[in-house]
Amino acid sequence: MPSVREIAESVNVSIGSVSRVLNNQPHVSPELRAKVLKAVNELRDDSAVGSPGVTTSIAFAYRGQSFLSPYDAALLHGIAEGLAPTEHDLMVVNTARGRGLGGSLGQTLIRRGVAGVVFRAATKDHGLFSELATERFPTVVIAERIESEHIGCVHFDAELAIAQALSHLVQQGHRKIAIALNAIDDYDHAQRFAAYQHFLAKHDLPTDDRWIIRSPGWDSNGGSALRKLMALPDRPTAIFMTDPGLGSGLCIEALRMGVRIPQDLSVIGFDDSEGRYDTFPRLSSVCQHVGLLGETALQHLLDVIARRSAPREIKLECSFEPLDSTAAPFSDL
Amino acid sequence: MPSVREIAESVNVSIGSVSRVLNNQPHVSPELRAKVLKAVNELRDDSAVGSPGVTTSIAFAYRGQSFLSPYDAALLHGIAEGLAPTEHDLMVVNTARGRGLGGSLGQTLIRRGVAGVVFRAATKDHGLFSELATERFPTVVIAERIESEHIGCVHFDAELAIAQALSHLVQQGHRKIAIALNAIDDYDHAQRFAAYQHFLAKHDLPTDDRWIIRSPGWDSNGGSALRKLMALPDRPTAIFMTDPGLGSGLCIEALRMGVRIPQDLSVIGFDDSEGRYDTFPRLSSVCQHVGLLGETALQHLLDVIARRSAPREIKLECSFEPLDSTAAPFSDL
DNA sequence: AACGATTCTGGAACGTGTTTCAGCGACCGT
DNA sequence: ACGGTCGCTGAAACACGTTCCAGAATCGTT
Repeated sequence: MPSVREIAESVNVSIGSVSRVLNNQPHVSPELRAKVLKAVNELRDDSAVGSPGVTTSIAFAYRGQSFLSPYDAALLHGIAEGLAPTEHDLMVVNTARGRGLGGSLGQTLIRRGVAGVVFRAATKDHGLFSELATERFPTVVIAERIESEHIGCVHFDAELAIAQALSHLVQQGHRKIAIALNAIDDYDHAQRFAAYQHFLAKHDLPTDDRWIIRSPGWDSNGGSALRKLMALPDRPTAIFMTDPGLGSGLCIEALRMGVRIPQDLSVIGFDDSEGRYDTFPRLSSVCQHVGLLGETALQHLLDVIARRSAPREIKLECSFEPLDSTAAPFSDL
Repeated sequence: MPSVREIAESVNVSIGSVSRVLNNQPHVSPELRAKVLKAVNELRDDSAVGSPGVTTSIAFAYRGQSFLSPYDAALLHGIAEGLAPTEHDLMVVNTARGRGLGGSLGQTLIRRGVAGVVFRAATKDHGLFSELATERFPTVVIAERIESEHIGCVHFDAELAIAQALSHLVQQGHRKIAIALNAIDDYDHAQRFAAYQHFLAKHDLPTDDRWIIRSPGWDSNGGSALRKLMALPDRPTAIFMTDPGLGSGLCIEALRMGVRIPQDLSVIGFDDSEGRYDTFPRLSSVCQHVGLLGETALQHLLDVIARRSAPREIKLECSFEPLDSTAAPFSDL
């Protein structure tokens, strides 16, 4: 972090003015403020941030509620694991909270000795992202695609694995395949739905709007999806659950209703962690290694901080693991 | 945090010496070091730590791997929730990592602007606890009983809820009740086993060493417990699973083996979160609200920091929630 | 046009923690 | 007993960021 005097000298202002800018105090003209902030970013480029022996922090930023889902837990775990061999601390920041005294997120973080931030994208935080981008604050966003060349992002590419999973169904004889979607409208879920639609179109499989089941809000109970599905007159023989919670909820409801999986219905689940082994039957699942996602994001952030790499987009592949919840459709026997 | 000059004046040493002590530099005699550290703690008592408007951090300390279990996720969530309305940041510290330059944990934390620490007790960290106690560093330990009067602790008292759960079984006609234990030997698990033994002794119920099933290591699979149980010649009619993972594992294995719950076996589970609703059947469970545990610990820590309260022991009650996994034993019909 | 109020800015002073350096004293071998 | 070495300590110097204050510039009003 450059000193106030360095900054003051480089733009020919007084140290007092620099201090005022950095503390978001009033009585500073916008021009001077911009000039100083620009110099801060340029000088940070020249100073040796992330040099060994210096303990700075890495921030994990999220918005609103988090940590409760296995997804977030695994994410944080991956980040903490990656951080263990380094000299960095981990600071957890909730962006929904007010950041005292105003000021941009980047400036606030710099003030607290944070060298970079891993951002868990939830709802639309793009205002914050562009702010961080203009400030050149080292940022890596998780589970979202970011266009900016100054912000890194790491996300899963599930298209291939989903195609494998659906091919698996088709090879067993399925043609009518439903999909259950969580109501969250983030990048990941949109991608999963697009991959499903793309596969169906490519293989000339029948589609039906009633086969697209959106679960309300945060209700992770896939039971309602199953009930809706079984009530259909010409019902599909397989369903793809695009969220871990939906899959386990469906399995429970199937046991209650007496629907046998996979004899009466083939199911493909989605798994963040090891949940696919804790259902009955074990769900054939599209799996993503969330811990690896966290570690990869952190590693990229450390590279960006140390200037070993420019911020870029990193895709992680998902995998399809067939287990016990898929079989040939009953009607074909 | 008192200034170097304040400390220097209070013990009649030079500011340079104080600075050296606080930075764990060499060339300081043990006597002087002790004298200065003592003064630091005394003066911290007089200064207004935790005053409004000042953003300091609260640390969450853990050892080794964490965050993966729902328990730890809920804990962290509770702490983050409690922290949201305050001006504090959350710093996550892994105590298994070396703390650069040596120095005690308390000193290291003070250096980073941490006002207090919530400690997730895992294996025996009592050396660290006593260190923090002698330094009078605001500390609250979770899920462990600490004798020190300078360290707060918050833990569950499951005895009453376990007695209710076992009474529930006895009222339904059960007398032969087994127990499955996780191999972890921490305070909580020891308490659960003690409560089980105490209840059996008090109600003149039969005991058998073969009914005490300890699962190996970190294997959360309760399936092996079920297999061991069903292989017994004169097997119990009910089992108490003292860990969430064991309970869900048992349900899965029961479905595989064709053991009907509760017709063939009554099961009482243990739940940290909402997992009891995600099994088939839903497990009648002894429940502890881990999020509340985290929030309570944080609140107590904030009180200790602000000197509204002395560090003390806080017990949280568990509750028993009967669901679908308990019924009268088959043999009695 | 003159005046006052307001906003902005630079310089100096201040408080902070760190570092340097010289002096003191103890210890040790000769 | 002496001289040397080494560890320890305090005073001063230093680097840093913040705050105060006075002067300059701007604007609106009279």
